[in-house]
Amino acid sequence: MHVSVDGKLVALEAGATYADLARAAGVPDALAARQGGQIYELFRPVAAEGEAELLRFFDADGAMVFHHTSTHMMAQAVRRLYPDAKFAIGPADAEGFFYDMDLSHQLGPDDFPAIEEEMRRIAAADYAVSREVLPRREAEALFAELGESLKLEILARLPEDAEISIYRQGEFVDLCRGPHLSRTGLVQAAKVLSVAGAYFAGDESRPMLQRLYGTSFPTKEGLEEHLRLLEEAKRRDHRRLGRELDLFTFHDVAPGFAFWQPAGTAIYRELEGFSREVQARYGYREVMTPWIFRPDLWQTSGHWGHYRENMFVVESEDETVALKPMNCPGHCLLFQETVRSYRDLPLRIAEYGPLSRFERSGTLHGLLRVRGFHQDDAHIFLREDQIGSGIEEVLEILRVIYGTFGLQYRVELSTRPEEYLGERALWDRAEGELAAALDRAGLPFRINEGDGAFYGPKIDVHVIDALGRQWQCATVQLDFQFPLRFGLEYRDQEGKAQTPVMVHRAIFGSIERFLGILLEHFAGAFPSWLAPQQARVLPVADRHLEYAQSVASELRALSLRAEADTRDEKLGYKIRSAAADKVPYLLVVGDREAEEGSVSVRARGETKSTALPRAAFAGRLAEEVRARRLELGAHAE
RNA sequence: GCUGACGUAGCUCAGUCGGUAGAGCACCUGCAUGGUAAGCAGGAGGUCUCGGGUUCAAAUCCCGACGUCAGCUCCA
Repeated sequence: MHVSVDGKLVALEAGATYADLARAAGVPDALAARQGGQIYELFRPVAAEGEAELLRFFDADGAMVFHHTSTHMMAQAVRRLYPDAKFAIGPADAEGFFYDMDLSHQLGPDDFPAIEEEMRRIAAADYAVSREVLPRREAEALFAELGESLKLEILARLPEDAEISIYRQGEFVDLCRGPHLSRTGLVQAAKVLSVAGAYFAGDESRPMLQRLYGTSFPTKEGLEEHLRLLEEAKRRDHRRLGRELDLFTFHDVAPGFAFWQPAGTAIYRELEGFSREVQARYGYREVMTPWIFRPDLWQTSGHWGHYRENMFVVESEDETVALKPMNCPGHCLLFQETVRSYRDLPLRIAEYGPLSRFERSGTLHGLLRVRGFHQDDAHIFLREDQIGSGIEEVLEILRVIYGTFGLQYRVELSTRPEEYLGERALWDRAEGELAAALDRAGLPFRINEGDGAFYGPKIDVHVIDALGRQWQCATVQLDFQFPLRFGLEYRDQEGKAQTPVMVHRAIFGSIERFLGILLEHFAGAFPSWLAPQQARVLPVADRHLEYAQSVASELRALSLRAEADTRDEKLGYKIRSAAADKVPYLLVVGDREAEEGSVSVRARGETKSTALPRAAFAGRLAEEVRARRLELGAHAE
């Protein structure tokens, strides 16, 4: 038989395995093979003639197979050390793996070295991995005998006609769909990373299992490189950078609410100002509405029935009131305050006010998940014939704003959830309108079934940061429900009452969260327009203090954020300190500069400096900030 | 909320067997007046998260609360 690999035709004898294929094709580091969309172990016979693909560790699917066997090895190690361990599921992806297990011993970091050591033994033994397909009865008998009660449950949940396969390596046997490596000896470097709780099948009502996380590589060097990347992510953690750069802090007495230091507030206000500027260009008008309302409003909006567990409810003068988690109901009231004409539409109303949402204590996470935050929120009231253009306009704003940060993004369309308001037909139409607008904007999207808001479907946007991680930020929601519930209307050409359609949208999403994401994306080294301090003047000796102050105040007169470092320290110390603060431009001033009225500019990340007349530098920096340039260039010749 | 770990100076952390607390950085003072990533010396700074308990004695052991972290569940 003939199989082609990478366009190369390979002749094989009947009954040959994928290992034979790998040998014949000259791919010694193949881990598994893919053919007809399915992944096979190397020890399995070639399924068909035609094209096949040999998977190696640097293919995402190859790494997944590698990690899958690794997680079995981890389970095998745990079983040897703790014979009472029962296993649930042990999935893998390209990054690593975990295994959910139940055992009487509470695992902790102190136990990891022993588990890793045992995994090394399993690798050294180089067990062959084998696969068997069993009738359901026999599989049940096998796992019953092994006391694997969780495996029995999983078995019982498998569909009637499922093929039931088990894998063995040495004394270890596992119910598993595969695919796997052919030998345990390939896993030369493995690390147990952490342990955390996880519910069996995600069911909160069940006792919690222990989930053991790990990762593995074919070589020690690969593992070390990966551990370095984890360190890098830790170094960029916005909570750490927020503290180091004095941007914001949290306090025990206000969990989920940030204290914004002056430096953090400066960035926050820049983001807000940027949003205002762009939105004003598109005809948005900003409003301010109350942040505490009586329940009547929440009843009308439906929040009382669908969102109450996420709201802060307060007693006040014998009545119950609630803090707003969203602006939409307030904006509906505001719309209603005036008689509206079709000429007023689309009416774009923006608000940056405070929102409060009750989040369960275990879910809080720095700025990325808080209880008190602000959105760059807006509601657009439209005629039905304006839906398409309205959504497209929002997608354009999205492009403008994300483009300014150099952020890539990915789009999802979230459809009707199980708990929803209104009629199905309206939902279907709304979903269709959103999909059509995305198509027209040329944005490919994924459907996220059942993840819409209770009042309408939404477009969710995930930004991709410098480390390739994805974060949900923008949301665009089309809503036919609120206008009906609030009885909103406008007069058409004939003077007849019509119901408008509403679009809920936020581009940053939560400004707090967006700032946290930017902080990690830029690793704290913000472009100059966002930097809390845009330039710092460093006097060489104290006879230059006065000149340094005058340079700084000239910059401040141009609305630039600049300070002089007047501390009684040497220049090297101040340079180092400014580098730690990630200030974009350092302006060194000594005898020479004071005499010529110049500054010696050193840009962040560079060691060379450039002498410039102070007015020239000020003008260039002001222009760079005005244009919101991503790269530092105000010092260039 | 659930499971587990953790909570010591502003920050990062040490503190052995239970015997009343320590380092580096930061801060303040003095000397040094300096030219591109840490000058030298000194000083101040603590209700060891909080509340109970055990003990002659608790940062240390036990219980509870709160917070943080890793996840789960939920979400901007």
